[in-house]
Amino acid sequence: MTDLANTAYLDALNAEQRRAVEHGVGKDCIVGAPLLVIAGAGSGKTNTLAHRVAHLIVAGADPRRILLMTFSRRAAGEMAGRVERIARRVLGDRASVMTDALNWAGTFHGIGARLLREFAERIGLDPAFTIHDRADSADLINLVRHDLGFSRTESRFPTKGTCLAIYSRCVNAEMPIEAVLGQFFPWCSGWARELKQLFGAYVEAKQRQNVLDYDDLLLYWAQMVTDTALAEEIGGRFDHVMVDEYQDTNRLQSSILLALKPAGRGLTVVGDDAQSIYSFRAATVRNILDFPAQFTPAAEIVTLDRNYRSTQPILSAANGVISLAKERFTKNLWTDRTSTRKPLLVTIRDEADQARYIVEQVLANREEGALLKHQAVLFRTSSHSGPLEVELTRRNIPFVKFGGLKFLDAAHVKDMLALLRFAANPRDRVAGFRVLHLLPGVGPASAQRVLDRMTEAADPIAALVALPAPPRAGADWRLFVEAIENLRYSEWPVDIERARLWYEPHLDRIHEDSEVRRADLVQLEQIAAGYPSRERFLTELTLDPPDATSDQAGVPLLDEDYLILSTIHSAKGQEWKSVYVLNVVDGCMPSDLGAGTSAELEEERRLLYVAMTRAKDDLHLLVPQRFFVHGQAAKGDRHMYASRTRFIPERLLPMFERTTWPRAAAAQASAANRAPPIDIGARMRGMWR
DNA sequence: ATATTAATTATTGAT
DNA sequence: TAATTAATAT
Repeated sequence: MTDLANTAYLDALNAEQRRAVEHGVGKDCIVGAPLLVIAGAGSGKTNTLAHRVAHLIVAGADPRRILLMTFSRRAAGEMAGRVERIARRVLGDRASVMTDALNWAGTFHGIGARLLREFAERIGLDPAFTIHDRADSADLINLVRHDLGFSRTESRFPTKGTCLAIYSRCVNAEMPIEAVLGQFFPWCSGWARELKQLFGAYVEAKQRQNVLDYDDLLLYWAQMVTDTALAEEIGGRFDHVMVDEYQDTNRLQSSILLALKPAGRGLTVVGDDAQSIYSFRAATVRNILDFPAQFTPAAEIVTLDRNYRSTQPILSAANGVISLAKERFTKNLWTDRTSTRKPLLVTIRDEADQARYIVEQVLANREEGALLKHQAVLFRTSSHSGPLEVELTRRNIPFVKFGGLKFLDAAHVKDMLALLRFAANPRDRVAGFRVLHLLPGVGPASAQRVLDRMTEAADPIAALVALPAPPRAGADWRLFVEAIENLRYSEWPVDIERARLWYEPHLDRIHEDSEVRRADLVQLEQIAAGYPSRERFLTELTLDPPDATSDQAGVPLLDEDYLILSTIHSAKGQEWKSVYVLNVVDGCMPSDLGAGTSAELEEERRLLYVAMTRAKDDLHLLVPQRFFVHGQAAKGDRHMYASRTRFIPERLLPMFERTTWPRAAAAQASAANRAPPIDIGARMRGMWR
């Protein structure tokens, strides 16, 4: 049912966008040669990709046979929504049926989890596997490290977090351990042999316990498709495979892609080499640069360099910053959105004034009709927004923060999830350990014994029921066993309520502030109600934790207005009318920690570029002259005198308008206002001491 | 098994 | 410095 007669919906696209959308779509055939779309910031990338998907569907592609991989689940959801809106214009009511069938949209990890569950039995995996998040994986590595006796070595063995980071880098970058150590962890080079042994034992432990970590979701998938038959079967399911944000994928991911579509037919990748900011996750910009030459004939390249987002002065400044990068980039963005307002480079005394400046500007903007939601404050690291959060709370300005500490990291939330996970997969030792520890009178020794018995048994839960209570666990033991038994058979989402009822007494006992924490559990229950099954809930929550926190206890209502606070990393793909970037000083941007190697430095530069290109109309770069740094190696916390970031050297200054705040006169006045009144009483008391 | 103390490090970004 | 981890005492 090819229906290419009416393609009016493509008229709004520019020539290059249209080329990307129509590539390979013809009368007789809609599966084309491989395509690389280099899409600059604000060039309508998401829109173009959505149009391509919609166009394929209109042209007769089966949406169930389209695999769409995005960077986050949120991005996948947005994409699906857009595809439907576009398709609706052509297909009318049929559109929702078609786009509902677009159900292979998600992150690499999410799709991997789904495929692995489906193919589990054929690759010797138990389909009931549970997924460990970063912290769980680190805990398991720690257990293994202990078993191997590495916790008591002469000089200290790398910590669990470092071990996991090394392991993860080896897997994702497909690099041997020696190379990883030499390049990224030189201070651990002496431990190569032990680390190898540790990783071997870690892998065995995961397999025994039937758990997968994040990396396994990709690794097992990659291994699965090294089998030609399986690769053909899985690759053959999809006529079209599309990957968004390709500059932030790693070697392992590109291996998977290549195995699925060795000839590249039906393959589309989209990205921007200038926005590659995830190398700490082993992403490599080489993936996108090397993509075309992997195929014969080479992949077609479409470059989108027209920016629809920012005004010309903002774009010029951003182009200026990125033009100083070591590597030559493939394009320069242009726009016809003129404006006389250059981006502001604001010199400010300290972080407290920085917060006040933002409040003043944000409120002034709002007076002029710009919603808080259309303004965003961006920063390099999550902790930089601390003083601002205080000021916003004091002034009663609602905000939502993206990035940084997660809801799921809270101990009590993890406890609940551990219980559910343990019920789902009784061989999961990390979950079991955590849950058993909650019982009074049960420490590491008893927990270990219980888990050992369960591991030996064919039916771990039956073994648990039959087990005698540990010596000092009183009545709590029976309640615990009953809870686990009940969870085994109960229907979702009753599970989570039962789990909470069991957990609450322990919560009260363990935590002073159990009232506050209880509210989180209620929220968890609400989130859970949105998932169709316990397995889906656990899997998807681990893969895609809620990524915002706010000053309010719960998630803010969507119709309310609130200011956006976000790390630059979490701001990827977004745009706002006004953007404020905090701490544009050396030491923050680039971060002291990221200024080591030249490659790291280049990534920091791209980070600033990403931040600047989020702005549509107004851009403020804030340069506090003095800022607070946390415990430097030498002598603890201290104020540092900072200077403007090295990414905006003298020669770029003409592209900015420079101001100071507060203005001199105002500064004196406000200083006088802020000074505490003279405390005569204290003087009088002091006279007698 | 748990509470307390001493010692040692890492410190960013997030599926 | 704050936070984690190991060692020791109760």
